[in-house]
Amino acid sequence: MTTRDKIIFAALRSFLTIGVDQTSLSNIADAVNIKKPSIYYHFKSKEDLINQCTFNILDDLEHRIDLSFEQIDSPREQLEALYECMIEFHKNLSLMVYENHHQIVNLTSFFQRASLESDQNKQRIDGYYHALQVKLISLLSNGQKQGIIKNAINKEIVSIDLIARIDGMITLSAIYEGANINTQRYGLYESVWDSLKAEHTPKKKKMLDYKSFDLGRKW
Amino acid sequence: MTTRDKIIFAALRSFLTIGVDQTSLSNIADAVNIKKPSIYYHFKSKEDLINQCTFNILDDLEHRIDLSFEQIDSPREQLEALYECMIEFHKNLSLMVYENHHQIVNLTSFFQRASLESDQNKQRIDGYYHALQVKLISLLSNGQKQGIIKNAINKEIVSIDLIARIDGMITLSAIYEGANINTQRYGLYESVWDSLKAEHTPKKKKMLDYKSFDLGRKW
DNA sequence: GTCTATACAAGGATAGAC
DNA sequence: GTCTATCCTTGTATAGAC
Repeated sequence: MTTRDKIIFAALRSFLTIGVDQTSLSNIADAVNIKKPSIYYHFKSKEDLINQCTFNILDDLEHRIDLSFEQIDSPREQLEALYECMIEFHKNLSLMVYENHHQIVNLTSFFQRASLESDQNKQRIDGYYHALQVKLISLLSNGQKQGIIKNAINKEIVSIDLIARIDGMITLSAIYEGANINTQRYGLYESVWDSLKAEHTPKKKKMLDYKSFDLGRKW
Repeated sequence: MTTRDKIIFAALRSFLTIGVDQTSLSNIADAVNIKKPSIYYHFKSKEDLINQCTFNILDDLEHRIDLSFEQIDSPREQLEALYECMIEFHKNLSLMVYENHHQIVNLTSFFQRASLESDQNKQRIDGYYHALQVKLISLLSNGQKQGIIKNAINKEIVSIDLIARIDGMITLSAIYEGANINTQRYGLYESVWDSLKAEHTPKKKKMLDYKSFDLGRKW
């Protein structure tokens, strides 16, 4: 792991837990065991560091989403795989940045802060959501062709709604005790599919092979 | 308007636009046309000010939500009224804090930041969401009794989902160009109701009397 | 209740030695 | 590539006059 990578790792860790503005370059330097000015050898400024973190994380997330789409044909399972992928990504981030596992990171609020930092970030983040929406619209179309998703939907709005539901639930999990994406996601999937499926669709035969989870913790 | 109120107003305006951490007491003082130390006559510290803002805004929002519930019997219209109320609240905030109307404030990210500030805030925010969930569960139960909401739902998860959908869509509107709660909300209502309604429910007869909106702007 | 003056800490950033 | 030393700005907060 290069020093540069260590800095990005430490920065992200702090950005996602205590927030961008409460993260000082001194703290990052301490975490990496270097001195503050050394950061400036690798990054032009704090803004530069924030930008790199944003791009790093979005490139990774998009890549994983693409992979999860490729392996599956069925629209229903594709949608679940997408949600699983996003949740797993958040979960991995949470495990990475927190010592205990009872807290979930909130990428969305980081994205919002990053959007304010530079137009470059703003566009990158907008592009991420746009790509996601395009994927979902195509997924909905496929489902309609196969007759398993009802025709009477506004795909543009439903696709936004699908993003809002998963993003919203992850965010809620971070601030509301009653929400817990880790235990409630299967209920969410049922509920989501229920709102999309064509009437008289046969019930789903088998569950996806979800990884098992540690119990006794919130996240 | 007392000086105290002016300070809260100015603080909120800045908290919701550029963020809590990028708001300095000097800026707030300038906006209110007083000097920085005068703020300390009214508030013990910046943390105190953040707490007061949180409570102010949540008391107001909860009050409006209660009012919107009281006037209506039908679960479907009650749900729409709730969403309308939350959207209108955000819209009013947006008009208040921004000079132009193309941007939407994001309360959720403010809540997250406020949660980190003090346990007092954390509990207040959690309580807000809990009250909302309780209202929604009761709404769902009523709808089931009346035979217009299907029985095969997990009310606990669906109620969380309903909160996530509106909160998520408002948040998305703030960072993704393709999302616009102002123009897409009626589509959202349709989509939401569609996912709840018992099969063979007669179509809704009349629209609620929604206020008209200025066109040609995002928010 | 509001001010001036000021203390004190911490932030981002640069110069220049090694 | 990393360091020490340092600059400059800004932040929160307090003392004490009016």
